[in-house]
Amino acid sequence: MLHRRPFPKAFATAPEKEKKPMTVVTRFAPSPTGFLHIGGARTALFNYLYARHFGGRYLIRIEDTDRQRSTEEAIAAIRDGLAWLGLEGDEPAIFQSRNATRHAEVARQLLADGQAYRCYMTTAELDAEREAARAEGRPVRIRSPWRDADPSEAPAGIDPVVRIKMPREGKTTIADKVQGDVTIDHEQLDDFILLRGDGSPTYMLSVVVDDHDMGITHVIRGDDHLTNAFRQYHLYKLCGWEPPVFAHIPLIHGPDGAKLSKRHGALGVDAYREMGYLPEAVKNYLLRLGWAHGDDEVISEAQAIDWFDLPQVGRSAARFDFAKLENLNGHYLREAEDARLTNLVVERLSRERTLDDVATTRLRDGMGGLKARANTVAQLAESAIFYIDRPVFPLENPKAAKLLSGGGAAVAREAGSALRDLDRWLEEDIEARLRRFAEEKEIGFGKVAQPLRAALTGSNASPGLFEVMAILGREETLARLARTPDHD
RNA sequence: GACCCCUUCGUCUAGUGGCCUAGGACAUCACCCUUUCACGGUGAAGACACGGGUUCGAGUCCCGUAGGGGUCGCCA
Repeated sequence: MLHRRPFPKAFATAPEKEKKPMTVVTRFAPSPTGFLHIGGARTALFNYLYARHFGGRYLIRIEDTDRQRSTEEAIAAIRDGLAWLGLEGDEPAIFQSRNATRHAEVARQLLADGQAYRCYMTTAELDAEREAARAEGRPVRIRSPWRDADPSEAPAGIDPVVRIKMPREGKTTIADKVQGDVTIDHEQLDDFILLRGDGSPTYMLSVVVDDHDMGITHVIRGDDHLTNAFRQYHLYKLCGWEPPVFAHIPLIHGPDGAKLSKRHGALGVDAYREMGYLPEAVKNYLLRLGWAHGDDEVISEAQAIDWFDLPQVGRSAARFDFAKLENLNGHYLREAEDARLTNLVVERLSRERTLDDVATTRLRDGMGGLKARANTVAQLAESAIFYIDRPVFPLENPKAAKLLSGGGAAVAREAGSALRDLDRWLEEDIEARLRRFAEEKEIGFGKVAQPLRAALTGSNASPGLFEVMAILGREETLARLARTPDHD
């Protein structure tokens, strides 16, 4: 049996004995009608963090009661997304559709108890009712005549839906952990449908029954569900159950301030992965969207678990900002292990070419210099290509091409010759020889370095020259320099 | 339209009546570092939506206005 307590934090430090401490149980409940989008990922994150913070459990429930729109591909996409982010549930995911029988049972019990009724209204009647309400400026709520009608008057030939009897007088206040106290007049509540004409349970019924059966103590979800909370609250009450603590977090908006929806550029987490973002960066970014811990920006998962709580969650929607995500990603990229990054880069570059051992070794050796200059794995892979493929002349990069014009290519070739008799192919020796070369030619070192960079990497920007040469090796370096053609 | 929610620099936010001449981060600009590009460092510019109250004192509390968002399905 689970007991609710008003201040979860109180038992986090409370002695474990006497009274069973309430164990926090949260859930992330996506509907498999599409990919796991970024807003869903944040909801999952918050549920995960909250459960971890209080040493509770975090569960996943797939809301697949809409058999029409739910697909296997979507389920797989959501699983993949959660796995990538490290936000899988503590127990195997529960499929809501499998509990349909149980949901219907609850509805029938409500019917038996007189808390629900069969409604025979036709769609035409429903439409007329709604239209009239809207025209009169009163709340658009269905007032079914069947609520108080004698069941014996039921027309034949119509499969009735089962509606709940919501209170009509008074008001209800929900103490939302994020939104604060929210009060709504019962006039605004309608007798929503529990069971469809075909006897199948609706979402509103299923969530409540499942949340209850799963022992969910805290429902943390997008604030688009705020008004649903009131309907669900009363359903709990009518069932004789204790409602959970609700926390409705603001939605994420796109850069233009509009709701981030599937048709307005909302991307699945797989898209972020493909763009080259690291899961830890995405999580850190999402965490800071609507939540803060003083001036902290870079927050490890351990710190997040330690610090996260609902009262600090802001109440206004935040816009998604790729620039900040990218900056944060750059930070995590620089912190990431070279071996991990090498695997990520190899995976990407392998799509277009075959990499041999020499190539992967160069990538791993050069990763330190490479990752200091990239913000995404995509940029990292792009910038690493020169370690594998020789530049194609004439260079397409105009800035690099310019470095090889006006005698630049000749300088590169000469420098290559000067390097030929080096005893040891080490960074320091290469540097010493090259600096001497510049002195002998009586030109600034930059005049030597830049053409060399262009000849070797095909670009005007790259990791340190000596590092590049050392990793490329004597043979490859000299070969690249010797074949550098003049540009103009 | 009805109801509910929201409103601090361009963006994410700190701020819970005096510590705020409003702080940090990203982005922008300048300079420094430097073989390039990044990183890093220094600095600049940049916000309490508006109007009334309450108070000795308001970004912080109350009311209104404006703007934004959400919900109003036999979808979830």
